Amino acid sequence: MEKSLKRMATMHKMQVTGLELFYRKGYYNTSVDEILKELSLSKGAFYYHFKSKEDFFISILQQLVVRKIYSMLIEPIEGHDNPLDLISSCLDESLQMAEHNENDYGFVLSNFITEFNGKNPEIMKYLNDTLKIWEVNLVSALQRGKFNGFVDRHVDCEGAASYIISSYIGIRTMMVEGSATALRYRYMQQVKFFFRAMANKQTA
Amino acid sequence: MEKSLKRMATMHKMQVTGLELFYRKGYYNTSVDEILKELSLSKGAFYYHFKSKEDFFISILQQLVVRKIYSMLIEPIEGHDNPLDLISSCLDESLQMAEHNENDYGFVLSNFITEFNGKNPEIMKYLNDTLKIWEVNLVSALQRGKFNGFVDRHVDCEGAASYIISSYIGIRTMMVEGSATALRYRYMQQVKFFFRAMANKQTA
DNA sequence: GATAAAACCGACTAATGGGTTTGGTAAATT
DNA sequence: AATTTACCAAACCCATTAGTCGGTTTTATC
Repeated sequence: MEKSLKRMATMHKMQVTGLELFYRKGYYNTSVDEILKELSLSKGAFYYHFKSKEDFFISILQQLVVRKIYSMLIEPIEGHDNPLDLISSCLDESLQMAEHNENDYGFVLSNFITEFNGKNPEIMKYLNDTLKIWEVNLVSALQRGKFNGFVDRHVDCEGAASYIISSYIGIRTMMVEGSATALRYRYMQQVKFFFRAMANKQTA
Repeated sequence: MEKSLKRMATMHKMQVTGLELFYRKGYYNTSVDEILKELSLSKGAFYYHFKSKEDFFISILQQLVVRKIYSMLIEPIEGHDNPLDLISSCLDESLQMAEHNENDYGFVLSNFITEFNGKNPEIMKYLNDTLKIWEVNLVSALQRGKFNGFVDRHVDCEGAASYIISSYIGIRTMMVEGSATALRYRYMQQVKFFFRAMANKQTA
Protein backbone atom coordinates (compact mmCIF):
# COMPACT_ATOMS: atom_id res chain seq x y z
CA MET A 1 0.00 0.00 0.00
CA GLU A 2 1.17 3.50 -0.68
CA LYS A 3 2.77 5.18 2.30
CA SER A 4 0.57 8.23 2.67
CA LEU A 5 -2.47 6.04 2.16
CA LYS A 6 -1.34 3.64 4.84
CA ARG A 7 -0.74 6.57 7.14
CA MET A 8 -4.21 7.89 6.45
CA ALA A 9 -5.77 4.49 6.94
CA THR A 10 -4.09 3.95 10.29
CA MET A 11 -4.88 7.43 11.52
CA HIS A 12 -8.46 7.04 10.42
CA LYS A 13 -8.86 3.73 12.20
CA MET A 14 -7.49 5.29 15.36
CA GLN A 15 -9.84 8.25 15.06
CA VAL A 16 -12.90 6.09 14.51
CA THR A 17 -12.15 3.87 17.48
CA GLY A 18 -11.13 6.90 19.52
CA LEU A 19 -14.43 8.67 18.86
CA GLU A 20 -16.34 5.50 19.65
CA LEU A 21 -14.72 5.20 23.06
CA PHE A 22 -14.62 8.91 23.86
CA TYR A 23 -18.30 9.13 23.02
CA ARG A 24 -19.18 6.09 25.08
CA LYS A 25 -17.00 6.64 28.11
CA GLY A 26 -15.99 10.28 27.92
CA TYR A 27 -12.65 11.76 26.98
CA TYR A 28 -11.06 11.79 30.41
CA ASN A 29 -12.22 8.31 31.26
CA THR A 30 -10.79 6.75 28.14
CA SER A 31 -7.08 6.06 28.17
CA VAL A 32 -4.91 6.00 25.10
CA ASP A 33 -3.93 2.48 26.08
CA GLU A 34 -7.53 1.40 25.89
CA ILE A 35 -7.97 2.69 22.35
CA LEU A 36 -4.76 1.02 21.28
CA LYS A 37 -5.72 -2.26 22.88
CA GLU A 38 -8.97 -2.25 20.90
CA LEU A 39 -6.96 -1.78 17.72
CA SER A 40 -4.02 -4.00 18.64
CA LEU A 41 -1.69 -1.11 17.99
CA SER A 42 1.21 0.10 20.04
CA LYS A 43 1.79 3.33 21.85
CA GLY A 44 4.68 4.00 19.52
CA ALA A 45 2.26 4.00 16.61
CA PHE A 46 -0.04 6.44 18.38
CA TYR A 47 2.62 8.98 19.25
CA TYR A 48 4.13 8.61 15.84
CA HIS A 49 0.95 9.96 14.28
CA PHE A 50 -0.34 12.32 16.97
CA LYS A 51 1.40 14.83 19.19
CA SER A 52 -0.76 14.10 22.22
CA LYS A 53 -4.11 12.79 23.36
CA GLU A 54 -5.55 16.29 23.05
CA ASP A 55 -4.17 16.75 19.55
CA PHE A 56 -5.71 13.38 18.69
CA PHE A 57 -9.09 14.44 19.98
CA ILE A 58 -9.07 17.71 18.06
CA SER A 59 -8.31 15.78 14.88
CA ILE A 60 -11.34 13.61 15.62
CA LEU A 61 -13.53 16.68 16.01
CA GLN A 62 -12.32 18.06 12.70
CA GLN A 63 -12.35 14.83 10.75
CA LEU A 64 -15.38 13.02 12.09
CA VAL A 65 -17.65 15.06 14.33
CA VAL A 66 -18.06 18.10 12.10
CA ARG A 67 -18.75 15.89 9.10
CA LYS A 68 -21.32 13.89 11.02
CA ILE A 69 -23.16 17.06 12.03
CA TYR A 70 -23.16 18.24 8.45
CA SER A 71 -24.53 15.06 6.97
CA MET A 72 -27.08 14.47 9.69
CA LEU A 73 -28.36 17.89 10.61
CA ILE A 74 -27.34 20.45 8.01
CA GLU A 75 -27.41 18.97 4.51
CA PRO A 76 -30.92 17.51 4.96
CA ILE A 77 -32.38 20.97 5.57
CA GLU A 78 -30.86 22.60 2.51
CA GLY A 79 -33.22 23.12 -0.38
CA HIS A 80 -36.20 25.27 -1.14
CA ASP A 81 -39.03 23.16 0.18
CA ASN A 82 -40.88 24.15 3.33
CA PRO A 83 -38.07 24.43 5.90
CA LEU A 84 -40.44 23.53 8.72
CA ASP A 85 -41.09 20.20 7.04
CA LEU A 86 -37.41 19.70 6.24
CA ILE A 87 -36.31 20.44 9.78
CA SER A 88 -39.06 18.36 11.27
CA SER A 89 -38.19 15.24 9.27
CA CYS A 90 -34.49 15.83 9.77
CA LEU A 91 -34.95 15.87 13.55
CA ASP A 92 -37.16 12.81 13.38
CA GLU A 93 -34.60 10.85 11.36
CA SER A 94 -31.80 11.76 13.74
CA LEU A 95 -33.88 10.64 16.68
CA GLN A 96 -34.81 7.42 14.92
CA MET A 97 -31.16 6.67 14.35
CA ALA A 98 -30.45 7.24 18.01
CA GLU A 99 -33.44 5.16 18.98
CA HIS A 100 -32.35 2.17 16.96
CA ASN A 101 -28.75 2.50 18.01
CA GLU A 102 -27.98 -0.08 20.64
CA ASN A 103 -25.11 2.05 21.86
CA ASP A 104 -26.64 5.48 22.11
CA TYR A 105 -25.07 7.80 24.61
CA GLY A 106 -26.72 11.06 23.70
CA PHE A 107 -25.90 13.87 21.33
CA VAL A 108 -22.19 13.75 20.71
CA LEU A 109 -21.75 17.53 20.67
CA SER A 110 -23.62 18.34 23.85
CA ASN A 111 -21.98 15.45 25.67
CA PHE A 112 -18.54 16.80 24.91
CA ILE A 113 -19.62 20.36 25.70
CA THR A 114 -20.72 19.18 29.11
CA GLU A 115 -17.49 17.30 29.66
CA PHE A 116 -15.05 19.96 28.49
CA ASN A 117 -16.81 23.01 29.85
CA GLY A 118 -14.49 24.91 32.15
CA LYS A 119 -11.64 22.53 31.45
CA ASN A 120 -10.34 23.02 27.96
CA PRO A 121 -11.08 26.33 26.23
CA GLU A 122 -9.54 25.28 22.92
CA ILE A 123 -11.69 22.19 22.58
CA MET A 124 -14.71 24.14 23.82
CA LYS A 125 -14.17 26.56 21.00
CA TYR A 126 -14.27 23.78 18.42
CA LEU A 127 -17.43 22.37 19.95
CA ASN A 128 -19.21 25.69 20.19
CA ASP A 129 -18.20 26.61 16.66
CA THR A 130 -19.67 23.36 15.40
CA LEU A 131 -22.91 24.02 17.23
CA LYS A 132 -22.90 27.53 15.81
CA ILE A 133 -22.61 26.15 12.29
CA TRP A 134 -25.78 24.17 12.83
CA GLU A 135 -27.46 27.24 14.29
CA VAL A 136 -26.69 29.59 11.40
CA ASN A 137 -27.87 26.98 8.94
CA LEU A 138 -31.13 26.61 10.83
CA VAL A 139 -31.56 30.37 10.90
CA SER A 140 -31.00 30.75 7.18
CA ALA A 141 -33.34 27.86 6.43
CA LEU A 142 -36.06 29.60 8.43
CA GLN A 143 -35.36 32.93 6.77
CA ARG A 144 -35.56 31.27 3.38
CA GLY A 145 -38.86 29.87 4.56
CA LYS A 146 -40.10 33.35 5.34
CA PHE A 147 -39.03 34.58 1.94
CA ASN A 148 -40.79 31.70 0.22
CA GLY A 149 -43.97 32.19 2.18
CA PHE A 150 -43.80 29.10 4.35
CA VAL A 151 -42.94 30.77 7.62
CA ASP A 152 -44.92 33.54 9.27
CA ARG A 153 -43.15 36.86 8.92
CA HIS A 154 -43.46 37.60 12.65
CA VAL A 155 -41.30 34.60 13.58
CA ASP A 156 -37.98 35.33 15.27
CA CYS A 157 -35.71 33.05 13.28
CA GLU A 158 -32.74 33.27 15.65
CA GLY A 159 -34.93 32.55 18.64
CA ALA A 160 -36.67 29.66 16.91
CA ALA A 161 -33.35 28.16 15.80
CA SER A 162 -31.82 28.12 19.26
CA TYR A 163 -35.09 26.82 20.69
CA ILE A 164 -35.01 23.94 18.23
CA ILE A 165 -31.40 23.19 19.10
CA SER A 166 -32.03 23.33 22.82
CA SER A 167 -34.98 20.99 22.63
CA TYR A 168 -32.97 18.58 20.49
CA ILE A 169 -30.06 18.57 22.90
CA GLY A 170 -32.44 17.95 25.75
CA ILE A 171 -34.42 15.17 24.16
CA ARG A 172 -31.24 13.39 23.15
CA THR A 173 -30.05 13.58 26.75
CA MET A 174 -33.36 12.22 27.99
CA MET A 175 -33.44 9.43 25.44
CA VAL A 176 -30.38 7.72 26.87
CA GLU A 177 -32.38 6.46 29.83
CA GLY A 178 -34.32 3.96 27.80
CA SER A 179 -37.86 4.80 26.76
CA ALA A 180 -36.58 6.34 23.58
CA THR A 181 -39.51 5.42 21.35
CA ALA A 182 -42.17 7.05 23.48
CA LEU A 183 -40.01 10.11 24.02
CA ARG A 184 -39.33 10.54 20.32
CA TYR A 185 -42.98 10.21 19.40
CA ARG A 186 -44.13 12.76 21.93
CA TYR A 187 -41.26 15.07 21.11
CA MET A 188 -42.08 15.05 17.41
CA GLN A 189 -45.73 15.75 18.14
CA GLN A 190 -44.73 18.83 20.10
CA VAL A 191 -42.28 19.97 17.46
CA LYS A 192 -44.97 19.74 14.82
CA PHE A 193 -47.39 21.60 17.06
CA PHE A 194 -44.78 24.29 17.57
CA PHE A 195 -44.04 24.46 13.85
CA ARG A 196 -47.72 24.77 12.96
CA ALA A 197 -47.85 27.82 15.17
CA MET A 198 -44.93 29.26 13.22
CA ALA A 199 -46.31 28.52 9.78
CA ASN A 200 -47.57 31.23 7.49
CA LYS A 201 -51.36 31.12 7.75
CA GLN A 202 -52.01 33.02 4.53
CA THR A 203 -50.75 30.40 2.07
CA ALA A 204 -51.96 27.05 3.28
CA MET B 1 -21.85 20.07 70.56
CA GLU B 2 -23.91 16.93 70.58
CA LYS B 3 -22.27 14.03 68.85
CA SER B 4 -24.81 13.27 66.21
CA LEU B 5 -25.00 16.96 65.40
CA LYS B 6 -21.27 17.16 64.84
CA ARG B 7 -21.45 14.16 62.61
CA MET B 8 -24.23 15.73 60.61
CA ALA B 9 -22.40 19.02 60.35
CA THR B 10 -19.21 17.42 59.04
CA MET B 11 -21.06 15.21 56.61
CA HIS B 12 -23.04 18.16 55.36
CA LYS B 13 -19.95 20.27 54.82
CA MET B 14 -18.39 17.43 52.87
CA GLN B 15 -21.50 17.00 50.78
CA VAL B 16 -21.78 20.68 49.93
CA THR B 17 -18.15 20.94 48.88
CA GLY B 18 -18.41 17.60 47.12
CA LEU B 19 -21.39 18.69 45.06
CA GLU B 20 -19.67 21.95 44.21
CA LEU B 21 -16.63 20.16 42.83
CA PHE B 22 -18.49 17.26 41.22
CA TYR B 23 -20.74 19.75 39.48
CA ARG B 24 -17.84 21.90 38.31
CA LYS B 25 -15.38 19.21 37.28
CA GLY B 26 -17.43 16.06 37.01
CA TYR B 27 -17.53 13.09 39.34
CA TYR B 28 -14.74 11.07 37.81
CA ASN B 29 -12.46 14.05 37.48
CA THR B 30 -12.77 15.10 41.07
CA SER B 31 -10.70 13.18 43.56
CA VAL B 32 -11.66 12.61 47.13
CA ASP B 33 -8.35 14.20 48.10
CA GLU B 34 -9.32 17.39 46.31
CA ILE B 35 -12.56 17.71 48.24
CA LEU B 36 -10.76 17.06 51.50
CA LYS B 37 -8.04 19.57 50.71
CA GLU B 38 -10.71 22.21 50.15
CA LEU B 39 -12.11 21.42 53.57
CA SER B 40 -8.81 20.79 55.36
CA LEU B 41 -10.04 17.39 56.35
CA SER B 42 -8.29 14.06 56.17
CA LYS B 43 -8.98 10.86 54.33
CA GLY B 44 -9.69 9.20 57.62
CA ALA B 45 -12.53 11.60 58.27
CA PHE B 46 -14.02 10.92 54.88
CA TYR B 47 -13.96 7.15 55.11
CA TYR B 48 -15.17 7.34 58.65
CA HIS B 49 -18.40 8.93 57.47
CA PHE B 50 -18.84 7.38 54.02
CA LYS B 51 -18.33 3.86 52.75
CA SER B 52 -16.94 4.94 49.42
CA LYS B 53 -16.81 7.76 46.91
CA GLU B 54 -19.90 6.34 45.24
CA ASP B 55 -21.79 6.08 48.52
CA PHE B 56 -20.80 9.69 49.17
CA PHE B 57 -22.14 10.82 45.82
CA ILE B 58 -25.44 9.04 46.29
CA SER B 59 -25.87 10.77 49.64
CA ILE B 60 -25.29 14.08 47.87
CA LEU B 61 -27.99 13.26 45.35
CA GLN B 62 -30.44 12.42 48.11
CA GLN B 63 -29.57 15.25 50.45
CA LEU B 64 -28.85 18.14 48.13
CA VAL B 65 -29.75 17.59 44.51
CA VAL B 66 -33.29 16.38 44.98
CA ARG B 67 -34.03 19.23 47.38
CA LYS B 68 -32.60 21.76 44.97
CA ILE B 69 -34.83 20.47 42.18
CA TYR B 70 -37.84 20.68 44.44
CA SER B 71 -37.25 24.23 45.58
CA MET B 72 -36.26 25.55 42.19
CA LEU B 73 -38.46 23.72 39.73
CA ILE B 74 -41.31 22.01 41.51
CA GLU B 75 -42.57 24.10 44.43
CA PRO B 76 -42.81 27.30 42.34
CA ILE B 77 -45.31 25.68 39.98
CA GLU B 78 -47.63 24.42 42.68
CA GLY B 79 -50.78 26.42 43.15
CA HIS B 80 -53.93 27.10 41.21
CA ASP B 81 -52.92 30.06 39.10
CA ASN B 82 -52.40 29.68 35.38
CA PRO B 83 -49.77 26.91 35.19
CA LEU B 84 -48.42 28.27 31.93
CA ASP B 85 -47.57 31.51 33.71
CA LEU B 86 -46.18 29.68 36.72
CA ILE B 87 -44.00 27.41 34.62
CA SER B 88 -42.87 30.25 32.44
CA SER B 89 -41.70 32.43 35.33
CA CYS B 90 -40.22 29.44 37.10
CA LEU B 91 -38.08 28.64 34.06
CA ASP B 92 -37.11 32.27 33.69
CA GLU B 93 -36.02 32.53 37.29
CA SER B 94 -33.93 29.39 37.07
CA LEU B 95 -32.25 30.69 33.96
CA GLN B 96 -31.64 34.06 35.58
CA MET B 97 -29.96 32.35 38.50
CA ALA B 98 -27.74 30.43 36.10
CA GLU B 99 -27.05 33.58 34.13
CA HIS B 100 -25.90 35.53 37.14
CA ASN B 101 -23.93 32.65 38.53
CA GLU B 102 -20.26 33.19 37.82
CA ASN B 103 -19.70 29.47 38.12
CA ASP B 104 -22.44 28.01 36.02
CA TYR B 105 -21.72 24.65 34.49
CA GLY B 106 -25.13 23.70 33.19
CA PHE B 107 -28.09 21.86 34.62
CA VAL B 108 -26.83 19.69 37.41
CA LEU B 109 -29.12 16.77 36.62
CA SER B 110 -28.46 16.53 32.91
CA ASN B 111 -24.72 16.96 33.44
CA PHE B 112 -24.62 13.97 35.73
CA ILE B 113 -26.92 11.97 33.47
CA THR B 114 -24.49 12.56 30.64
CA GLU B 115 -21.52 11.60 32.79
CA PHE B 116 -22.94 8.46 34.39
CA ASN B 117 -24.83 7.08 31.44
CA GLY B 118 -23.61 3.58 30.65
CA LYS B 119 -21.28 3.59 33.61
CA ASN B 120 -23.24 3.37 36.82
CA PRO B 121 -26.81 2.05 36.64
CA GLU B 122 -27.53 2.68 40.31
CA ILE B 123 -26.67 6.35 40.13
CA MET B 124 -28.46 6.64 36.80
CA LYS B 125 -31.58 5.37 38.48
CA TYR B 126 -31.42 8.11 41.10
CA LEU B 127 -30.88 10.75 38.43
CA ASN B 128 -33.67 9.52 36.20
CA ASP B 129 -36.04 9.24 39.13
CA THR B 130 -35.34 12.82 40.08
CA LEU B 131 -36.01 13.99 36.54
CA LYS B 132 -39.20 11.93 36.57
CA ILE B 133 -40.37 13.71 39.70
CA TRP B 134 -40.07 17.02 37.91
CA GLU B 135 -41.88 15.56 34.93
CA VAL B 136 -44.90 14.24 36.82
CA ASN B 137 -45.23 17.55 38.63
CA LEU B 138 -45.20 19.41 35.34
CA VAL B 139 -47.79 17.05 33.93
CA SER B 140 -50.13 17.49 36.86
CA ALA B 141 -49.69 21.26 36.77
CA LEU B 142 -50.74 21.25 33.13
CA GLN B 143 -53.67 18.95 33.79
CA ARG B 144 -54.77 21.20 36.62
CA GLY B 145 -54.51 24.03 34.09
CA LYS B 146 -56.82 22.17 31.76
CA PHE B 147 -59.32 21.59 34.53
CA ASN B 148 -59.23 25.25 35.52
CA GLY B 149 -59.69 26.44 31.97
CA PHE B 150 -56.23 27.87 31.40
CA VAL B 151 -54.92 25.19 29.07
CA ASP B 152 -56.56 24.09 25.85
CA ARG B 153 -58.18 20.69 26.26
CA HIS B 154 -56.48 19.32 23.13
CA VAL B 155 -53.04 19.73 24.66
CA ASP B 156 -51.04 16.55 25.31
CA CYS B 157 -49.83 17.22 28.83
CA GLU B 158 -47.23 14.43 28.90
CA GLY B 159 -45.82 15.53 25.58
CA ALA B 160 -45.73 19.16 26.57
CA ALA B 161 -44.04 18.36 29.88
CA SER B 162 -41.21 16.39 28.34
CA TYR B 163 -40.86 19.03 25.64
CA ILE B 164 -40.46 21.70 28.31
CA ILE B 165 -37.89 19.60 30.13
CA SER B 166 -35.93 18.84 26.99
CA SER B 167 -35.78 22.48 25.97
CA TYR B 168 -34.68 23.46 29.47
CA ILE B 169 -31.92 20.84 29.53
CA GLY B 170 -30.74 22.03 26.16
CA ILE B 171 -30.76 25.74 26.86
CA ARG B 172 -28.87 25.18 30.09
CA THR B 173 -26.25 23.25 28.17
CA MET B 174 -25.98 26.00 25.59
CA MET B 175 -25.79 28.74 28.21
CA VAL B 176 -22.49 27.52 29.57
CA GLU B 177 -20.65 28.84 26.54
CA GLY B 178 -21.10 32.45 27.51
CA SER B 179 -23.82 34.48 25.81
CA ALA B 180 -26.28 33.47 28.50
CA THR B 181 -28.30 36.69 28.55
CA ALA B 182 -29.17 36.67 24.87
CA LEU B 183 -29.92 32.97 24.95
CA ARG B 184 -32.20 33.28 27.95
CA TYR B 185 -34.12 36.17 26.43
CA ARG B 186 -34.69 34.43 23.13
CA TYR B 187 -35.51 31.16 24.85
CA MET B 188 -38.15 32.77 27.04
CA GLN B 189 -39.70 34.47 24.02
CA GLN B 190 -40.06 31.10 22.35
CA VAL B 191 -41.42 29.46 25.47
CA LYS B 192 -44.06 32.14 25.75
CA PHE B 193 -44.91 31.79 22.08
CA PHE B 194 -45.24 28.04 22.57
CA PHE B 195 -47.38 28.50 25.68
CA ARG B 196 -49.69 30.96 23.95
CA ALA B 197 -50.36 28.29 21.36
CA MET B 198 -51.28 25.93 24.22
CA ALA B 199 -53.54 28.35 26.07
CA ASN B 200 -57.28 27.94 26.17
CA LYS B 201 -58.64 30.43 23.61
CA GLN B 202 -62.19 30.48 25.03
CA THR B 203 -61.48 32.18 28.35
CA ALA B 204 -59.00 34.96 27.70
C1' DG C 1 -10.80 12.80 86.32
C1' DA C 2 -10.95 8.29 84.41
C1' DT C 3 -13.03 5.79 80.50
C1' DA C 4 -14.83 4.72 76.25
C1' DA C 5 -16.76 5.90 72.14
C1' DA C 6 -16.65 9.03 68.31
C1' DA C 7 -14.16 11.88 65.20
C1' DC C 8 -10.28 12.49 62.85
C1' DC C 9 -5.19 12.15 61.11
C1' DG C 10 -1.92 10.95 57.54
C1' DA C 11 1.33 7.64 55.86
C1' DC C 12 0.85 3.90 53.01
C1' DT C 13 -0.67 0.61 49.13
C1' DA C 14 -1.64 -1.02 44.69
C1' DA C 15 -3.09 0.40 40.51
C1' DT C 16 -3.56 3.53 36.68
C1' DG C 17 -2.85 7.69 33.94
C1' DG C 18 -0.40 10.30 29.93
C1' DG C 19 3.61 10.60 27.90
C1' DT C 20 8.73 9.47 26.56
C1' DT C 21 12.43 6.74 25.06
C1' DT C 22 14.98 3.18 23.01
C1' DG C 23 16.14 -0.20 19.89
C1' DG C 24 14.57 -2.71 16.37
C1' DT C 25 12.05 -4.32 11.78
C1' DA C 26 9.66 -4.58 7.27
C1' DA C 27 8.21 -2.30 3.42
C1' DA C 28 7.96 1.51 0.33
C1' DT C 29 10.49 5.46 -1.89
C1' DT C 30 14.34 7.51 -3.85
C1' DA D 1 21.62 0.33 -2.42
C1' DA D 2 20.44 3.87 0.78
C1' DT D 3 17.02 6.12 3.13
C1' DT D 4 12.65 7.20 4.92
C1' DT D 5 8.20 5.77 6.66
C1' DA D 6 5.41 3.21 9.60
C1' DC D 7 5.19 0.73 12.84
C1' DC D 8 6.24 -2.84 17.39
C1' DA D 9 7.54 -4.08 22.16
C1' DA D 10 8.72 -2.94 26.44
C1' DA D 11 10.67 -0.42 29.84
C1' DC D 12 10.38 3.79 32.23
C1' DC D 13 8.93 8.44 34.49
C1' DC D 14 6.10 11.05 37.38
C1' DA D 15 1.73 12.21 39.01
C1' DT D 16 -2.62 10.78 40.70
C1' DT D 17 -6.21 7.60 42.29
C1' DA D 18 -9.55 5.12 45.76
C1' DG D 19 -9.17 2.98 49.67
C1' DT D 20 -6.86 1.07 54.27
C1' DC D 21 -5.19 1.05 58.80
C1' DG D 22 -2.90 1.95 63.09
C1' DG D 23 -2.72 5.63 65.80
C1' DT D 24 -4.24 10.20 68.06
C1' DT D 25 -7.36 13.77 69.59
C1' DT D 26 -11.88 15.30 70.99
C1' DT D 27 -16.12 14.69 73.31
C1' DA D 28 -19.69 12.87 76.26
C1' DT D 29 -20.61 10.16 80.30
C1' DC D 30 -20.12 8.25 84.74
